[in-house]
This record gives sequence, structure tokens and C-alpha cells, in this order.
Amino acid sequence: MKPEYNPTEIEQNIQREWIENNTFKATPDDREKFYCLSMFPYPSGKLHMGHVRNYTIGDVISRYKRMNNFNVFQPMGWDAFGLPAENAAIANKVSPKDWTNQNIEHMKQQLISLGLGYDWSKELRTCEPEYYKWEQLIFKKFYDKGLVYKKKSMVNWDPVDETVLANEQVIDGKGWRSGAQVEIKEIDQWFIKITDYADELLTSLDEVDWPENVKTMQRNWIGKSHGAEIKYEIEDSDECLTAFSTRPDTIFGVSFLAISPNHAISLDLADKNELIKDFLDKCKEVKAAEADMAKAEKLGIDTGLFVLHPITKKKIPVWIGNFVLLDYGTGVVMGVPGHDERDFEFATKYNLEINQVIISDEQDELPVIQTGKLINSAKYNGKSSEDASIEIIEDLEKLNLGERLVQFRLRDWGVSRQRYWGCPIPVVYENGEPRILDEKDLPVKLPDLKENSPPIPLSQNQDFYNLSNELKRETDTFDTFMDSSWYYARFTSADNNDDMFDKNSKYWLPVDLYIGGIEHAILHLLYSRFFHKALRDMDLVEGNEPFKKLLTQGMVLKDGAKMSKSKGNTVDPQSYIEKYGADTVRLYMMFTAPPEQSLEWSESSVEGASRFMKKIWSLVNERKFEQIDEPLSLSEEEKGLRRKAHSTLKKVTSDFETRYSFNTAIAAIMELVNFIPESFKQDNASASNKFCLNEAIVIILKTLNPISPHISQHLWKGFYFDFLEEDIESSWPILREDLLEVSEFNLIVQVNGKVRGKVMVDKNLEQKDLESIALSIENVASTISNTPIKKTIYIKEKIINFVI
RNA sequence: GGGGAUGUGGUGGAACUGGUAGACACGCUUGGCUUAGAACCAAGUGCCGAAAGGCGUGGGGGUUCGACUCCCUCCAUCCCUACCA
Repeated sequence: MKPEYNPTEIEQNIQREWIENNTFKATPDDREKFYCLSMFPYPSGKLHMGHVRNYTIGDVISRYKRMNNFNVFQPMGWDAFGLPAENAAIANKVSPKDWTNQNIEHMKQQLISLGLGYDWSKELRTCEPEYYKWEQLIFKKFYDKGLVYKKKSMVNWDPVDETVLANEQVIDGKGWRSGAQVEIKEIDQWFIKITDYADELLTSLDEVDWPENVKTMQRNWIGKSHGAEIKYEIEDSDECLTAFSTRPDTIFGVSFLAISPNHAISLDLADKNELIKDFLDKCKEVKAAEADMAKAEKLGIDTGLFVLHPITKKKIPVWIGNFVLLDYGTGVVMGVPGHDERDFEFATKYNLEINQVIISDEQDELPVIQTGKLINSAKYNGKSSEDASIEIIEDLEKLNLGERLVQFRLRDWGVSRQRYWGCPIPVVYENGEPRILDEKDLPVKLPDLKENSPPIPLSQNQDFYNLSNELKRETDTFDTFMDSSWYYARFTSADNNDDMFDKNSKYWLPVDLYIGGIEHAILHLLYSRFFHKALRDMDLVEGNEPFKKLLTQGMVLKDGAKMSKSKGNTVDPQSYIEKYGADTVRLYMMFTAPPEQSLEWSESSVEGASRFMKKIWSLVNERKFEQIDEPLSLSEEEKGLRRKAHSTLKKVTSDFETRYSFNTAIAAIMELVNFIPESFKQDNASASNKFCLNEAIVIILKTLNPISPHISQHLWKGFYFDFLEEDIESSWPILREDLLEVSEFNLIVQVNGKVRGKVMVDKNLEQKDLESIALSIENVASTISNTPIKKTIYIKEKIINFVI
């Protein structure tokens, strides 16, 4: 009796060999390099399905590239700082450090048991001083370059817990732990001038091979807009309010100005006016997240102030609007209710004037958002929006009341966090004045917590911050996006404690393929791109972009929703690895959906993947490759199998190479396995039968190897290696184009675009011959009957369509 | 509110450049094997219809000889929205 397929045993043996032989350790050599990076995980405790999917995709591509003679570097590490460690520490009385390190140990074993081919010699953890000392040094270099500054900025403040809350810790405006009404508070924080690179972040998107939707999201996020800053003189004052607008052509339609509740004037007025003070207090109740602010009801209050229209000198009321952001533009918005949705809503609510100054062909009901021709605009009447914008800006420039301006939506990056479990910001305060520490004073180590102490913010840790009466340490830590913005580069030199980036980095960078969740399409990728450019300008790395190609995978869903603990719909990969083996889990993940799409978890489909593994097992196990010369003549059945085998190879290769469409590649391999005639598998099959079978098996095992490497390699050893000592990963099979040719094709016959018949015909026939064959099909003839044919359309080797 | 996606049988999905809709798999049905079950093997399986045939890719409209694919419009779901990672 044949031995049964026992994935656990096979997989553990092969994984041991990989470790013993250092199979995946990568060093620079003469071959073309391929740096394949999957987004490193936050060590939350155990792998979830999203990780399994992400890392399997990376591993499949890495193994495919390795078989095609690329020098592949595939490292793995840990995004180890972050909020969950602090929450766990409070809940379970474990230190964030111990909790994190235990999680890492467990998850690393899980990654190994999935058969992922990582070069563990370059493993890194962002929570270790060996990593973050370089991050602190980069921050210093940024500072020296003038890319760092401090300014006041808004945070969610829990007045009971006296702590800053993340957006996700604010639930319905209340602190998640205390339940207290959260306030928006302004505190002093460190910022990095990512906006200095706004233009380049936009233009160099053209250089990368990224999905168009991700590029679009980044472009929209950066949000370059052309417009003008327009000054409005405040009545009975020497001061002005300056508003940015992308539509200077609508300037005659301005009926109010709205200023931010955080604007200096608002704060000033609040001191004198109870109503305004109450209004500002009300504004503070809205969560700091953009989505919440945008969805909040538009509210305003009249300041009683007036400004003068720069051209007509008409008096215009100034309002405070809760929808005006201080951080964007000037914190002042010119309200043109006739031509802006939001202004229209606001003006209707507060009975402000609504004037039409643009007419459009597309729409006549206000508000008219489109550009068009100007009306009610004095000497600009009749001009197009485009021409009028230019002229109005020019005229305002002459009056010193405005200027052309390019504005970005992108804001500078606030990197301060008031937490314990993060990288300390390497700054000391001498008599209150900040000073960045020199390289020799780095790293500033995160202090350990006292036994059984909950993670207190550094500001409450006297030993840490109180260096002397005059000298205090900065107690903010970095945003964890800082940690993940440059790890891709550090991987190349992670085992080198003397250099941030050693000569290996020149060889491996940039990352050739970066794989990760679509949820990172904006922030993480934008920050990393910024880091790379800034590091480039300090001569630390080369090239303009960190990630040449990007593959964004979709979510893993269950019952149509993202798997999450709170919904209670998580599926633990571990039990599936144990029950079915890593090969089955990997196959399932790759087969069930294409990488970019979301994947709906289905229990029973895993069974199907397992069944296919067993099918391969029973096809190949205990079979031996036999040396047989290529037969000179073959039967139709044999020719068919060879054609199928090579067309499968062609399809799998192109699916791997150009589309990362693993589900269709696997379907093709399944088709090939199903296609093999039963008789070819018999012991007494003819030599030419066996030749064709051998060829098919070689193609099946090799094309399957990137996806399910354990079973492929195990079977390969018994089947082929014993015979030729050739490793399965040493080469990708060679395609025989000559075997793919066919002399016939299936002609589809349509009448008025509806299929009425199909017929196998010789490839060499002329169109007129095909027409007569097509017309002789009974169903076609009866449909046409005596109706005259108006037109005949023939698409080569596909379709003939009679139009009647 | 803004930005980006997605929508095809009972289910996951395929159709790559406007040219056979439903590959491959799951599930289900019937049969075989079995004391029984599991596993495995064989056949069938979009919907309506006895059949001929008709209908069918979220809804509605359009372009075309021909539309899952292109255009307009509406609906639903998911992701991101700068302190979750």
C-alpha cells in the first residue's frame, strides 16, 4: 500500500533542511537581484489571515524569481512599537516589552511553519535600541537640514485619564476607558516638513510601477491646487483676513467669510463674548478625525465683524464656521454660496446672501459648481471662468490685495506621541530651550518599567526626564509610522551595528516588489517615499523612490466583513496549518481570489485545496522518472497531453510574470492534472506514453513549487532528484512553443450577435469557405431562412457574425 | 463630507485587447464502492420551460454587427480620511 500524504512530517523535515542549509540567506553576487518585501507585521500575538495571505504572495513570487535565476532577498522583521502593547500591559500586567517579545517568538515560529523563505539573518525589531538609535540619528539629520520644527496642534484629550487619545480610542466622542467627554486640546508637538517634498512626491509617482488607484489616492491626498490668496481688509482696522480660493472667478459672489474656530481672531473674540466662547467650546466636542469633522453638522456664528470686498468694497460679514480647518490654507474661507455646495448649505441655514455669478451650460439650478461664463461681475462679465480667474488675480496683484498661489492639501507630519511604548525623541531642554542630541549621545534608550507598573507616559517618569534642574528630557515618543518609514532600507544592513546602511544597501535597494494591504495605500507609503527622498538628499541612499513596484492585496473577509476581534469573526490560521498543512493553506489562499481583491474565507474550499494536494500526491508519489528519448511520432492523445502541458506552462508563466494572477495559474495546473489520461499512469503504459507523462509531471511539480513548496520538493526528490540530482528550484521549465500549434479552431457562428452554432474548422480556410460552412449549419440556416444578409463580420479564428 | 475600490450561478471566482458568459474549485443531486460512514471514482448541475426556445453579469438608460468589458445615471458593500497598524 502506498504511504499516505502526511503534510506535517514532510513540511517539518523540509523546513529543517532550509534552516540547516541557510537556503534563503542572500548575499550580493553577479546575478540580477530581486528584493522582495512584504510589509512587516505588528506583533499582535498571532498571525491572522491577512498576514498569511500577504506573506504567501511574497513567498510565491520570491520562489518563482529564484527558479528564474534571480538573486532573491526576502527579509522579515517586526513593527514592534505601538499602542496595543500598552493596552495589553494594562490588561494583563505584562510589560509591553515582554508581551511584544513573546508575541514575536510565537509569530516567528508560525511564519516558519508556513514555509516562508525568509533570510532571518537580517531580522529586525523596531523596539530595540540597535534599530531605533539610527532612527534617532535620522531625526537629528532631518533637524540639521531644517526639516523639523515644533508647533501647537490639536489632540483628543481625555480630561479624566489626563491622557491623549488616538482617534480609535474615542468612541462617540467619549474616552474608551474613562467614558468622559473628550476635548480637543492644543499642545506643542514635533513636526516634520514633508510638505517641502510635496511637489516631488507628486511628480515622481510617474517613475514607479504602482497600481493606478494607489497613485491616484496619493495624488489626491497631496492635493495640489492652483488658486489665489485674496486679502480682505477688516473694517475699521489695519488688519486683513487672507483667504485661499481655487475659484477667484467667483469673487463677485462672495457673501461671507468663514474663519476657523481656532483662528486667532476667534480666540480673541471668545475672551470678550460669551456666545462666541460657548460656540468655540461646542466645536471642541467634535473628534479630531477628518471623517468626523466632515460629517458633523455645519455650524456657524456671526462675529459681528465685517471685511471689505477687495474689488467692490462692499461690506461682507465674517462668521466662524466649525468646518474651517486652521491647518489647511489660511484658516479663512471665502463663502460663495452660489457656486459651492457647502457654502450654499451654510448660507441657506443662516440666511446669508446667495448670488449667482457664473452660468453654466450643464446646470442652471444653484449652486452651480462647474466653471462657465461670468455674470454680475462688472467688467469681467461674459468672460470664461478660466480667463477671468487669470485677469482677476492679475488685477488683485496690482492692488496688492491678492496673489497667485499653489496650495497643497498635504499637511506637515506630526510625529509626537505622548506614550510610553515608542522610540524616544532624542531631544533635551536646557532651561526650556530644545536641543537635539548629537550622534555620540544616541541612542536615548526607552527606560524599563518598574516591576508590575502599568506603562506610564515618559512625562511621568522622573528618572527619565528630570536630568537636572536646568536639563530635562523630551518625553514624547515617535509616531510608529516613523519606525516603518525606513525599515525597508535598514533590512539590507540589519546585522551591522556600525553603519546605518552598509555597502549591501547599494546592491539591494530599491525594493523591487513591495507587497502589503491596500489600507496602507496613503499614509505608510507616502511617509516611506518622503523618507527615501530625504535620505537621498543626505547621500544615505540612492534613487528617488524606495519601492519600484507595488502589489496591494485586498482584505481577508468573513461573512462580508473584515475579520476583527470585536466582531468575533476571526479565523485562526494556526489550526488550519496543523490540520491540513502549510501547502494546503498556501494553495487555498492563492486559489480563492486574485491578490488585489478581497478574499472571503470559506471553510469548505480549504477541503478542496487539500483534495488537490492529495491528488498530486497519488499521481507522483513512488513514481520514478525514466530516461526516455523524445519519441519521433506521437498519437493524437499524446500530442494532446504535450500541448496541454506546455500551454499550461505558458499560462502559468504569464500569470506569474505579468499579472500575479495565482488563482488562474492554479486552475490551469488543475486542468492539466485532470487532463492526464488514466492509461498513461499505468505501469504497462508505452514508452512514449510515459515520456509524455514524465514531461507533464515535471511541469506540474515545478509550476506548483512556488505555491506549495513542501509537497513539490518532497515529491521531486523521489521522482526526479534521485535520478539526476537536479534541484527543483534550480530552473523553471523551458517552453516548447512548437508543441502548441494546432491546425484547427472552433468557429463560433452568430446571427445578429447571438450564437447559433459552433464548428471545428481548418485554420487555413479562406473566409468565403468559412462562410459557406457556417451557413450550412442547420440552426444557422433556419434562423436566417430567406432573410437577406446585410453584412458579414469575421473575426480571425474566432467568430463569424451574419447581420440580417 | 472627501478620496479609492468592488458588485457575475446556491458559494469562491474565470472570461487578459469589445468577440462562445460561468474556466477551475466548493456545494448539491444521482449512481458505484462499503455492514454503515468517511474517503475515493463516474455522471449531472446558471434560471424558466416537457421541448423548441427564451432569459441572464447590482438597477435603469445609451454606443455597437456584437457589451461582464466602453459611456451616462442610480443603488449597495468595503477600505482610507493624517494619533489603529
